[in-house]
Amino acid sequence: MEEVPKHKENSTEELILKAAKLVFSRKGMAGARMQEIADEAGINKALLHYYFRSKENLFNAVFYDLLGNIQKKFLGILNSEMDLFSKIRNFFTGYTDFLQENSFLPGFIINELNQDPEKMINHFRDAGIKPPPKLILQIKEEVQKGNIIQIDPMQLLMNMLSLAIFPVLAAPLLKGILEAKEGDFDQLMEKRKRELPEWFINSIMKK
Amino acid sequence: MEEVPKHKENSTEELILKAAKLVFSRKGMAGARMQEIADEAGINKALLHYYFRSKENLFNAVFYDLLGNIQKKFLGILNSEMDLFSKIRNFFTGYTDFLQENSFLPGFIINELNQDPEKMINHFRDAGIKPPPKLILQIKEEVQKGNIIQIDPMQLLMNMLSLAIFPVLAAPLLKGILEAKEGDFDQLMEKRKRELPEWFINSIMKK
DNA sequence: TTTTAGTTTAACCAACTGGTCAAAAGTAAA
DNA sequence: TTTACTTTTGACCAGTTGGTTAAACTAAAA
Repeated sequence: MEEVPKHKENSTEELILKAAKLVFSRKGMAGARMQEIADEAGINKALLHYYFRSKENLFNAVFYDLLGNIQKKFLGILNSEMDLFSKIRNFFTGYTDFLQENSFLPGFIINELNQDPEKMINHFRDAGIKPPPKLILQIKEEVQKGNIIQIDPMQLLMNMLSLAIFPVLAAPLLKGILEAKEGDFDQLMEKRKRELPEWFINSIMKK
Repeated sequence: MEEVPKHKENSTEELILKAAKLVFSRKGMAGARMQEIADEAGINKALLHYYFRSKENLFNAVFYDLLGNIQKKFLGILNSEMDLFSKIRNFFTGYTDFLQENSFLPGFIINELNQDPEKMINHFRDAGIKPPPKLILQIKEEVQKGNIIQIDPMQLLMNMLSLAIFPVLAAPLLKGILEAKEGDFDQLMEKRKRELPEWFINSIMKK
């Protein structure tokens, strides 16, 4: 019997996970070094193996933590009871915020996806991440009602994901390439967050 | 004085580059093993170092080769003399084809981008890759003429890139997640190639 | 045939990597 | 203080990695 539900504020385990998240996302599974993670956490390397038996274990712990975040934030909105347009607005703003706070996440996933696609797919399956049925249904309904243009729900979903995720994914590069010509990239992204949802909703409305 | 302009059809050097391209794109710089590249090329590991002095050299050779392809294909279309709408259509179909043939490329770039953003940005700068001025100008003109909606050229460009690149980038994952529900993913992508340009053009036309 | 230059190989090496272990240091109840 | 335990550490190890080297092979030139 334990007294408190385990308050893991700044426990060593949390320190390690935080450091690992940082290093894994910068260097990927293959490029990350256990020593670097230990340094980042300010502890001994052997302690990593005391808490998480192997590098792969540590990696999985980090990864599942991140998948949980996606699950909560991403599918939370898309499966909610909101009407379609509010949902789309909420998705773009909420998801953009979430991605900017975890800007390493998409690159991290793409990185590992290249190394072992099957493994990554299974991880997503295990986490129960799938096309949100509620959203798919809503799109079909709105198409049938004639409120939005004739469009395959899956294509619409892919468009939403593309428009929201890619800019964050390629941000460092876009920043380097565009910033010379255009002013501040962050400002560009702020403007995007405001204008993108309205443009997108407009693009699927019937004329 | 050499007789022929160096016909490097199946020379050892070409064999190595081809093998390296394959392995680097699967595993990334850090994950790739010189031995694996040698095996893939069917040669001895020492021979790699005979042709390309180091792993980094080999990596750069592969990378510049790929950047050249992007430069030719991507900026070739966007900087051409075509009118805006033809250009957009050409971009989506041509770029999608190109990406599907080189489906490892985006992931490869994102991967290395995470490891060392500055390095990647400089590579792109050196290769002269930048927002295509011709396209930017055309968009501004069409906005002014009132032919398309009020939109920042840079946002429009980002939308185009997002919609074209992301699905290829995430293809293995989308395939695994969507395929269970929807039929063939490749069929979905074929449909996308046909419908995306028209939907996109429609989305920027004035109502 | 001999020479010469470029190509290919097996064997080797120093540095690094994930992982282990026994012992030390901390902790809290008895 | 003693005991029993968890946490933390430095030293170490076996396997792997990028890279080297000297010798063998190849074929055209002399």
